[in-house]
Amino acid sequence: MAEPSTRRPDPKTGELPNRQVGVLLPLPLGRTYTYAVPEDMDVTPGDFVVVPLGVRQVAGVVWNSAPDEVPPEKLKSLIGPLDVPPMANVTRRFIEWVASYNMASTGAVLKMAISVPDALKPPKPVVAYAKNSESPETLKALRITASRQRVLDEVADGPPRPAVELARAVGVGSSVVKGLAKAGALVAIDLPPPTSFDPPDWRKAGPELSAEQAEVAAVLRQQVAAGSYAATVLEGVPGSGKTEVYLEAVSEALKEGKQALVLLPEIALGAQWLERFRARFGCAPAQWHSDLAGATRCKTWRAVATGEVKVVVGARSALFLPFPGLGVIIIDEEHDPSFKQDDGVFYNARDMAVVRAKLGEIPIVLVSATPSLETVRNADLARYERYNLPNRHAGAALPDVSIIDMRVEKPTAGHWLSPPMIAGLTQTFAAGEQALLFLNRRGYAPLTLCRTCGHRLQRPQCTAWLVEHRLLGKLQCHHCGHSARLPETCPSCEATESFHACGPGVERLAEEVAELFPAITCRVAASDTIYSASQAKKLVRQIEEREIDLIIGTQIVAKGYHFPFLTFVGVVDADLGLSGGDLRAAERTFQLLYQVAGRAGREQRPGRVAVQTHMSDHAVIRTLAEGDRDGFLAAEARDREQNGMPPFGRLVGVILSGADEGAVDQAARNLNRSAPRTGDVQTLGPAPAPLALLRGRHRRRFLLKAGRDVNIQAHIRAWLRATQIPRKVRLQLDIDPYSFL
DNA sequence: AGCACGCCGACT
DNA sequence: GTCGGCGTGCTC
Repeated sequence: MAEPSTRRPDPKTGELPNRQVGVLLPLPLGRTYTYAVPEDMDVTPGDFVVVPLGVRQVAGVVWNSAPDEVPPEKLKSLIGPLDVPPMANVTRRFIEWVASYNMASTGAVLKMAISVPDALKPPKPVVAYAKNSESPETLKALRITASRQRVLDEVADGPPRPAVELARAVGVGSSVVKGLAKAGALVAIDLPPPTSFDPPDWRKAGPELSAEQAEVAAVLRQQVAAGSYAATVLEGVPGSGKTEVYLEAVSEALKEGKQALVLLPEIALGAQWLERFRARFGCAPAQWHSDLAGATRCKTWRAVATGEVKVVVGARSALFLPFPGLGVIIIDEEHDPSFKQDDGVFYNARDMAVVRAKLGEIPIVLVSATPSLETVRNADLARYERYNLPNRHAGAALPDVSIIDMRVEKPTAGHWLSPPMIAGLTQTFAAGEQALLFLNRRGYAPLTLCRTCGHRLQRPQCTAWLVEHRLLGKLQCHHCGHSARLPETCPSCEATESFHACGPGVERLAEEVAELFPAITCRVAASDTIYSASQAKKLVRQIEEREIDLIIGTQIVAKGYHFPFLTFVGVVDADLGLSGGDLRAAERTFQLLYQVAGRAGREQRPGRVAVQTHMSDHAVIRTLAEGDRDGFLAAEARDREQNGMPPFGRLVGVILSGADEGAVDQAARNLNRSAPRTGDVQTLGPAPAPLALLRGRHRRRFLLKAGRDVNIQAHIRAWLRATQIPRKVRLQLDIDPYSFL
């Protein structure tokens, strides 16, 4: 709709003024560009348009109708509108908020929101073929083969159908159909693109809920129906039925004709989750994640924009989909660090989702068995409501946790499983039950070195060690994704047969298990062996059907699975991650161990968990053994508060990187010199980043530390204004960082 | 992010 | 003499 005030004819000349609008482009520009609107065009903020930019044409979004002044010689006109539903006002305000909070350009955030440029083009119609009844004479000249006859018989009765479908129906190749069309015996008809998303059926009866579940479900339903902002923490031990409860909120949104968004940490591994959704609503939800194929991605984006898709389940990037009528957001596994994006635009999807809910005036539910300290703090401050489902469904009990002190129970040389751990496995297999060994280390060994000269397998572009993956026969850098064959000889001294693997990875553990239990079937589950949804599905099925006795897995097995015959979980190295300099190491380890322990004994059989550690008196290990989660959180909170760390204080990571080490150092020195000494923000650094060299780029870090009430963004803006950083040095800002590498 | 423009090394 | 490397700056 045009805004009448700007289109009123000039009273003297009677001419329409040349109306201008601000257009935001999906480029890291930071502000809108001003374009003239042609006389015969009508645009409103939110409309998708094509504009000229230099020599190219770019799709953008009309952002405002009172744009910045631009020198008349630079002003160009809009080319035209795009056939896409306009971007909702809430979405636009959300994009601006995310950009400003995370100190990214608005255009870069818009780019995340229109992540599928092809989706902006009108959808391709489906080409279907029907019998050409108008020209029987061409049929006479046509050579009728048996295949062709079958196709002609098939189209004689029935609606027009796509070539592939038609060909498959009669068992011929699609080229036969295309050939007939070319010869004029069939005509091509454009069908409107099919709606390929089933509507979830909210009328379908849900599962029977316990009194506790029903109580929380009613609260959530009421919140969705009320259609106002509310943030709720839904807490409960693994197996307490949190999913069933929040699906009631989704059901209510559907009933109200609104959309629902469920964010999960690892969508590719949500096979069981999708099954539960299907059981509840009769069809699969639309999915959104980074490795979605082109056409599906396109279709999904459009169907979300038109409102055809009602429920999206996805990874963090799904938060930026152009929902026209979002009614509720669920963040499942709210504590999971993968909600934090650590490249491109840095943001925390969990935190941004709360903002999205606030702007959209809708409820949000934060779900976890082990809520993050941030979320617990917000609940304590009464910003979030908090509900707890204390009991395991169907009476299953939380497993017994026994601590194995590795200083006492030593494995034999070159082995990693202690006698009590081996005994636990033996017992489990003897009872015909399944076991899980958890080790959060991919590959064969974390470090490989040359026995002759001591050279560590590394490459010049990265500081990190190369990890040997024997199953793939490769060496990998886990930080940059580099992968190469294992060399025959030592790259440094050229000795042969001299490599020595240090420490265990999941693959090496599998070797040890094969020695100990030659008769059992074992599978390694890590992100490089279970890399797709179908792989995960297959693994889940094999476990459910008891084709596998033992799973050796990294953190990918810790999440949300439910295996009825799994009764024993062995944590091979609970100390991993406790020793690093990461501020959330203890919290993360506790969450991971608690989650993985929750895999044991989810049905009638009681579960047992054995934890190998060298630090049996560490708070994390003690509270895990006692199942004292609240005690752990309280101790951790005290510690963070004393040190002014999140969630009590706030951190910002500043990363400088570039190929030219001297230039990076120089920029770091300049930046350090101009750092404001205000007292309420501490500037720590610059220091070489732990990954001082990544993909050939040298890296230096600052860490800013401030109180919760400091406007850190304003502080940083002032700081950066005072310093010139050369172009070849990149500066990245990581607000509320999770990674310190 | 692209893309053009511009200024220095190895080639037909 | 030119082809092309990528450093620098601009795009309404």
